[in-house]
Amino acid sequence: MREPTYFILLALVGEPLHGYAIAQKAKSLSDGRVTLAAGTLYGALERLAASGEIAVDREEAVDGRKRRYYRLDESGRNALAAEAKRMSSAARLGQKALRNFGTAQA
Amino acid sequence: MREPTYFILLALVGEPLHGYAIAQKAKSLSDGRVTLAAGTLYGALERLAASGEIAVDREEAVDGRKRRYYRLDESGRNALAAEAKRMSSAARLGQKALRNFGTAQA
DNA sequence: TAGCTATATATCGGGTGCCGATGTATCCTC
DNA sequence: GAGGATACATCGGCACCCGATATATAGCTA
Repeated sequence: MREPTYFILLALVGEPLHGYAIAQKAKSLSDGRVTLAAGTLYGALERLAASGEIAVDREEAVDGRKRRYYRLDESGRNALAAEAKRMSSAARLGQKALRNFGTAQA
Repeated sequence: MREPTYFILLALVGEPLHGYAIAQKAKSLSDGRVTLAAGTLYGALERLAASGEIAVDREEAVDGRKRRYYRLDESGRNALAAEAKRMSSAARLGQKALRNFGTAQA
């Protein structure tokens, strides 16, 4: 799983959100580091919905702008958990290796 | 950075290795989870060498089979460290979110 | 000796997912 | 009325991965 996809799932933990709000939440969660480009966002939402990680929760129209809310499904929650575990483990390996073979300077 | 690339850099921390040995080390480091396909491996080695993350250390011929050893360069070491940090942080966010909004039962 | 596995590298075609650009539409502010 | 924020959709191109295929040596075994 790539980072944009991960942050989409992450943003949906706890509450259903519409696409644009997902992008904003991803940005705030990541301290501004992760910007979901429009093509990435809507493409990923469609893909994730088709494969059952997320589902359309409801649609609204606010001030003439339609909003499509997505919710995290069980499958998506599991995928997020698995990915978090995978990254955590990989990160530990990297940090340990870099520690053990650090640039030795006294 | 994708997982295969990450594990290639990781495998090279501490000692130069040739392509095939990198694939074996990636597999053992990841407890068998990460298998570097040939196309991935040699493609990535070429790419990483071209962009300065790794460099050809030396070439040997053992039993008629040639081996090309790669070493991790400073840039690759930094990239690995940055990636480990990124993954660690993303993993923490995911685990925290899943904890806070866990499937409430009891 | 023929076949399989392991070692070792190279290349090609296809697929996935990301991204920037572009388009549509509404609303608010200056 | 121009620009920016909100909101979604689509398209082309790119990066990277992956399986398949190829080449070559060596060891084991049936």
